[in-house]
Amino acid sequence: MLQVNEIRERFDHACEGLKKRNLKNPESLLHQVLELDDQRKQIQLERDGLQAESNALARQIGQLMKAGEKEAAEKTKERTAAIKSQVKILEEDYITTEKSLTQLLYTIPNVPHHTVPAGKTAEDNEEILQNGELPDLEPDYKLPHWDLIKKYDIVDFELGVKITGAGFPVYKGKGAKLQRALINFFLDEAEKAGYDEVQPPVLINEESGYATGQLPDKEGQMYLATEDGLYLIPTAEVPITNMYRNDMLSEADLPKKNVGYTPCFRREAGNWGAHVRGLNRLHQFDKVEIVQITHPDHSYQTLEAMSLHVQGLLQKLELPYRVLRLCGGDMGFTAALTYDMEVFSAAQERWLEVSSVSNFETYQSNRLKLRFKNENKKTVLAHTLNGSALALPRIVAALLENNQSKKGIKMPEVLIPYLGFEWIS
RNA sequence: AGAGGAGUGGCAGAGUGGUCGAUUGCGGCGGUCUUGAAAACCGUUGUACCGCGAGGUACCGGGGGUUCGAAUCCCUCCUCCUCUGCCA
Repeated sequence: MLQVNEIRERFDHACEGLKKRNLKNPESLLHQVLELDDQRKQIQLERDGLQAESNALARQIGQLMKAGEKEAAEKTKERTAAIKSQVKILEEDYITTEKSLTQLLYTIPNVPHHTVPAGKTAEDNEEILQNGELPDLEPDYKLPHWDLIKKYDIVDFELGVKITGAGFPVYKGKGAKLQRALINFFLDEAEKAGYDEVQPPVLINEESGYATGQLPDKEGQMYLATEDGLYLIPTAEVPITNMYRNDMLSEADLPKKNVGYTPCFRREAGNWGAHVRGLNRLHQFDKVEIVQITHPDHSYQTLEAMSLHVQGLLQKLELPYRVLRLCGGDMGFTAALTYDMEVFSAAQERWLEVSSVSNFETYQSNRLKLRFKNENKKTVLAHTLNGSALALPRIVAALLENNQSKKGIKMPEVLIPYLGFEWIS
């Protein structure tokens, strides 16, 4: 969530930014925030003053008791009773005011970076580069991946339906090996780039969900194990970033770089329709995620580096891709700047999003209470960033479609050591 | 899952109703000494919020309660350890 002090100090900047997200009247929203915060301070001032008085009286009573002056002590007790009931009222006020403030802040998305274009939908995203030639498939070998997986029997949706339901495919044979190869390839590449590998839990508690911003925004999109109140992760971003919740790092610890492979679970309620056939959208899928915790001065440099890392993966996989800078309307609630990487899927003739790399600045760290001591020993919120590197299913879709021919499907060179085969045929 | 024990500052570990935000040791930081280091000695060393400041308030696993006053008593939840049971 946004920092109240930031809103106070850079009110116009915040308003302008939020307008790029198509918020109707950010001024009144942010004014409400400041008013609530002023109220909060006012109440604290009163409450603390009374509490101080009460504490002083309590000490007096103690001394009177010791001195054996019971009557004077009893008299003083009467005075504290009145103060106590007042403090209680003020305390309740304080809590409700603070709660409303937090609730309000939860409804306000992150302020976009100045380079974020205004816009409403994906149409308004800005393409910043495109790389690689779009394959020109022969008409006889231009099958969409959902036909290819049947042809070569490498992914079985019906079997998944039997076991679980729609959107939970079973990968078989070379299909399963391809999954494993991609995961290992992505992890190895991240490790070469200096990321420390972790394997986090795939269930998270409510607190973690709030800290990275999935709650209270996306509860409907996460699977919930009601018996224990735990959510299945929609992305490894949640558990990995939450490793640093409530941490006080030192400047020398930064940057923190982690990579983790996890399955991801998304209910995708209301998201089904055209264009979601086959591997394009699933309830369970595999993803390797990179996360960085950085000094605020370096986070945008880091974002570029992460973007280049992801692009490097796509280049090595020989997939044509483009990079988009998301517009205010299309960007996630918590991000300040997001790059989407899309690969071209040659049979579908569509661009498929395979990665999203974002800088959250202090939006997450404010909730996480993820701070560090800077060189002047001042406590500062760190910046958090994350990106997919990469999500598997659409990569698989593009690899299958783009590399098909009479002989079968040719695997990219970099994967062959991981796969132990060159062709799916 | 059952029985028992325990959760205190970066770590270790005192404190069982009244100047306790908390003794002490280690670690960290600053200094004295030294060519430099070690040792020794001296000082310092939690977080958040409020206040121009002096300073105040809160926090001893989380939440609630008793009391004029709670780290200390009560309730509840969580976590860890030991034993028993079960199990990939």
